[in-house]
Order: sequence, then structure tokens, then C-alpha cells
Amino acid sequence: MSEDSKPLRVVPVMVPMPAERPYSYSVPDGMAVEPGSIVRVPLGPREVSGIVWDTPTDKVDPKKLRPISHVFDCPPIDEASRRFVDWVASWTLAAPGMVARMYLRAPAAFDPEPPLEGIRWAGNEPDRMTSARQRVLELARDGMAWTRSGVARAAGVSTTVVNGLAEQGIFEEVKIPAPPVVALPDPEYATPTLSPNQRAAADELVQKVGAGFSTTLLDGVTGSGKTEVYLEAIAAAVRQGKQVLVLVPEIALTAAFLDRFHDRFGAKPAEWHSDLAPRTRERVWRQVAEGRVRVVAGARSSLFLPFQNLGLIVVDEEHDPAYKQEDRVYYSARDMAVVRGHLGKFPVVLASATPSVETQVNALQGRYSKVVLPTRFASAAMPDLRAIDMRKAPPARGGFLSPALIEEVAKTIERKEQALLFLNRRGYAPLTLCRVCGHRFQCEGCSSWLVEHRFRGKLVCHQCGHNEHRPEACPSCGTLDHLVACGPGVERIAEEIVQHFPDARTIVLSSDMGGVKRLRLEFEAVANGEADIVVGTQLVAKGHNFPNMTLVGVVDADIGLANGDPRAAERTFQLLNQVTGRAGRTGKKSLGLIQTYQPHHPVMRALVSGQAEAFYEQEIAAREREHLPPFGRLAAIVVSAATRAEAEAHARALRRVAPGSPDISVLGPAEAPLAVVAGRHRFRLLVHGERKSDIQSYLRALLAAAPKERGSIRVQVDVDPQSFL
DNA sequence: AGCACGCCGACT
DNA sequence: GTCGGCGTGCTC
Repeated sequence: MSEDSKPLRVVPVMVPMPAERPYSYSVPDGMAVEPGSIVRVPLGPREVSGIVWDTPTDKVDPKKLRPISHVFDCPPIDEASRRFVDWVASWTLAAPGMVARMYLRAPAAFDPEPPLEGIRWAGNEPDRMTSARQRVLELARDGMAWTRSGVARAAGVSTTVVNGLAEQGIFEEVKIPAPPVVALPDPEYATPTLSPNQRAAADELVQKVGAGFSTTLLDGVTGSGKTEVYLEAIAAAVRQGKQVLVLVPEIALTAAFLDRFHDRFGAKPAEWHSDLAPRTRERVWRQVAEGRVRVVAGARSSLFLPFQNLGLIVVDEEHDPAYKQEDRVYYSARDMAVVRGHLGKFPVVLASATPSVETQVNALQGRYSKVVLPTRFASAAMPDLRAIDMRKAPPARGGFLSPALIEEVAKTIERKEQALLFLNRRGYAPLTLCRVCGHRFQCEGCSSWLVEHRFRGKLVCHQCGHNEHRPEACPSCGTLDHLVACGPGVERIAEEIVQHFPDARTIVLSSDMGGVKRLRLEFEAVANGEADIVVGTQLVAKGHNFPNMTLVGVVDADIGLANGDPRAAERTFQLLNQVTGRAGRTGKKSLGLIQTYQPHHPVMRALVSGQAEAFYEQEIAAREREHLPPFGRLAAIVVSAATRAEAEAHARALRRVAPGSPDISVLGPAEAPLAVVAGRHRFRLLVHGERKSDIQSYLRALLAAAPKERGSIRVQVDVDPQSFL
């Protein structure tokens, strides 16, 4: 039989690199691949993992074709996920290969988990019986398979006892299937008691499960019981045999959610986030792919897990800025969750007490359904909120806390209740300067001040992570002991608190205090009453209930309002609403005090009066007036380079080649507000279009006409930017 | 993204 | 005279 009579089978494979289309590979005889198969392919001088695709590619020179080297024994990436990759790539202008790469983040999981080596009682008895042997055999005699260490631990003996028995042929070797990372959730485990409002809301969500694509905003104040409501939707999906994804903005803080889920389903959901141990990470990935994991609670990257049968996504705290990824592929996990639901023909629930303006408008205009939970559940009362006008009630010299706030802290701890002071700034002081020569400590690589972290004795750049020892003498004039810290961070507030309340137990909670585990322990300790006063960054605003916390003080409510971000007011409202909502979650009388120099600012008024509607109306009207999202479209183009001149020249070049358009305009370039980050100088262009403009096509045309990115120049496109730094 | 190839400075 | 810096180009 002649070689060339066989038709050569060629398939497209999406490889994890910035290629615009899949590459073509030949399939060796006898190899079975299908769209979605995960394969190993040669790529240049190395081998990489890729996904067999199903969209046509350009004709490739047959001489270039190379064969697939290996097909993994792994369930294929499903059709909906493949279309999702295509869609995300096309929306964000990222290379499809780079989006596909996000599905391939657990290479060790492409092969099946090896079964555990186990033993089973073979029916024999040992020559001599000891009490330790007796205990092992008591367990093993029922004929169940055990691991050696498992039966040893259960019997309270050392594994040498088990091995000794094994040597005598008491056991037969068996393979035990790899155990599940989490138990199966049981939707009938605990039927919840819901208020009439919650019941109605839950019913509405449950109806949508299994009924095709829909997006629903679940809008309810902090403490109204949103979680219980969407857990019912999850139960419905699980009953239908579907997989469920719960997106959470900050997985480290979801211990409380995991517990509530366990109370409802008798098992925890699988977690997915960057801080997982590698082994766990692989097992979760694999078991999601096999459909063994039913429910995942995860950070935004869990959108790219290999679900086989996804039937519901819940986006908790949908307004949270942490859903926006701003490296490599720039995407909004909230928006992409809706896309994923559309492609997978299943419902998406967006939950928030303070929905984003975009989501509000989508609900108002009927694109999303809206389910409202108006009141706090059961006994939980809303905290009494008051603004402290810092112009009238200034703090003592050198301090940052007004007497009114300090007095309330005193009363709170006297009642044996807990107080929370919130300041969204890590470290001790955001700026250090020399009182003699005025020298300011700045990062060498960034246009930002170094933040003093007194606890660690370091000056740290919050932009690039650079840190140095805090010197005794000014590096500019050499004067000793004349460096002065300017402004407060949480550490400094804690210092002030300790001065006022030396006998109280004060704790600082900040994201720079270690990994997920450490933080969870700290939160647990606070919930158990092991602290009287908590000083925390925005970490404390997100999703943890402290039942005994009856006072929340916002140290500087104006922090987020100063910058030129169009979402500044909205963000501040959301954050402060969330943090003040930490108070009084179990019905005790509670108080929220907001220190501000702008007590008449619309944000403060909306917070104090509880009139969120009026505030949102204003925000929505302003967005509409200025044709800002969702009434218009935005994309940022950030040009960075090793020198300011290169970055500026290239940014200007992009501006020059920008096509004319009746409905799209280009603003800039302007130097980015953070002009230098990690040694790279940055210029920004802002592309602004009308609501219906095809901004992606416009951007593609612009980039196609752009001069080549030479030298250190990099161009990054951010469609629907959330940050304007 | 990763990797090799290729052309200019300080060293065993 | 070589080792190695990272600029440029390519990967089915």
C-alpha cells in the first residue's frame, strides 16, 4: 500500500500563545481526536498543550504540518466553552490562543488521577493476634477497601501494624478510585426557612433554572438574605444534574459563604483561586472536567474551568471591581459570565446590595430581570448611619480620629461589643518625607510614593511591590531622625487606637498580612470575639459577618472621591455601603460613623439617608448625558515603553492612524495618571463610541494601521476599562 | 508566551 | 580570544 494514498487528517489546534487563529496539525493514524480534545503538540523547539478546535483555519503549507504527539485521556472542552473562548477573544481583542490558555492552567490534571493503592481483607487470619492487629481487623473484616494509612489511623495504630498484616497475606491489593475533592451537595439536606420576600425571590430564580438563558439582578440590602435565596437556585440546578459556578470577588473572604453552603447542602463547594495548593488545584480541575464536582465557588478565573454541564452562574457582589482582570487578557468576569450563560443557554444571577450602574441600567431597560429583597432578614436591623463633619469636629493634633468616633468606640467596647474602623489604605503612612530638606521617598521604577509599613520596617511601592529598608537618615541631606510620616494607613490608625484604648484587644486586617489561610484564621478569631477593635482595609468590607460588631467607623470616606475616575462616586458609595453594612448583622442596635470633609457630597447624603435610588438616578443621568457606559462605549489603549519619548511617539502615531468614524472618537494621547509603573512610561488613548458602535472593529482597524511595535514598546487594549490610572 | 538566533561589552 | 546581555523573529 502506497503511503500517499492515505488521506492526511488535519485538525486545528488552539495553542497557548498569542496566535490569532488555531494552528493546523496532522493526526497520526490510529489516534482519535475530537473538537475539545486536549493534546500535546510540537511548537517550534518545544512541546505545548493545546485544544483541538473546530473552526476553519488558513490553509497551511503541508511541509510545515507536524503531527499531534499525544492525546490526553481527558474529557474534551465542551462546545459552549470553545465558543466562549472565541467570544472572549473577539470582545477583548486578546489572541484566542491566550484565552484558550486560561483553560489549560492545570497541566498535571490532563491525565487521570491515579487510583490510590488500597488493601482489602482477603479472609485470612494472622498467625498471632495482638490487640493492635485486632483493632485493624475489626475495621477491615467488613470487606471494604482501605488505604494502609487510612485504616491505621482509624484503628489508632501505626502503619507498621498494617504492613505486618499485609506481609502475612491477610489483605489483597486493590485500587481505590481517587477520592472526590468535595462531597456531593445534597439539595434536600436542609430545607431553609425563608421569609415571604425571600421565598418569592427564590421561586422566581428557581423558575429560570433549566429554562434557557436569562440574566437576573438579585438586588437586596446587606443582610437581606440574598445568599439563602440564590442557594435555592443552586439547589434547583443541582437537582437537574447541572454544574454550578458561584463567582466571588475575593475567595479568601468566603469562609462564611462556604459554611452557609455546607449548612444548606451538607457539603462544601469546591474552591478555585490562585492560592490553592498545586495538588488540590489539579484535582479540582480534573473533577470539574469529569463532572464529579457539582458546585464551584471561585475567583474570576473559574469562568475558565472545563465544566461539562454548566447550568447556572451566580455572580456574588457583582459590582465589585475585583471582577475586572487587568493583565494579559483584560476581561470583566461579571460581563463574561453573562456571555457564558448565553452560550451555554442557562441563567445567570447577578447579586448585589449596590449593583453597578451598568447592571442597574440593564435591569431598567429590561435586558435583565430584577428581583428585589427590600428588608433585612429576621432580626437584623440596619445600622444608624451618621456623617462626622471633620471640619467641625477635627481630630486631635497628630491624630486622625475625631473625638466623636473615639467616644463611640469607647462605648462599644464598654458594652463588650466590637468596633470596626475602616480605612482603605494599607501600611502605616502613604508618604514619608524629610523635615529638613523636603525629600520625598518615591519608587525608583514608578511614579508613586513609597508607603511605610512600620510593622515590617519597610518602605513599599504598592504599584510594583519594590521595597526597601526604612533608613534612619534622609538619603538626600543625610540628616538623622527627621523623617516624618504623612497621612494615615491602617497601621497608624491602629497605633492611635492603642493609645486611646491600651487595654482593648486591637487587630489589623489587611491583605498584605499573608495568604488565604492566615486571613481566614484572623477572621475566624474576630468572629469568635477574640478582638475588641478591628482596623481594616477594604478586605473587611467583603462578605464576612461579625455578629457582635455594632460600630463601624469610616476613617476617611473621601479617599476614593479625589481621583478623576468617572466611577469614583459609584465605587465609594458601594464600598462604604458594604462596610457600614458589617454592623449589626444580628439585630443589636448598631451605628455607622462616616468621617468626611464633604458631608454634603451626594455619596455621603445617599449613605446617611439610605436613599440609594436618588443617588443611582443621578449617576445614571450623568452617564447618559456624557454617553458613558452603558450609554456609550469605551476602550483604553495604553502604550508603554522604556522611555517617555518612545511611549509618547508611538501613542501619537496610533492617534494619527486612527480611522475617521461618525460615531467613534479618539481622545488623547495623554500621559497616564500613573505615568511610570515598574520602569515603564505609559501614555493612554481613550476610544469613545456611541452605544451601538462596533468598537472592536474600529480598534482592529486602528491597530492594523499602526506602525510596528519596535523595541520596548508595548500596546495594551482594554475594552470596557474600569480603571483610569 | 517561550525560545533560538544574532550581534556587541567584560572576563575566566 | 570567549561568555552573555537582550533585541528580533518565528512557531502549524
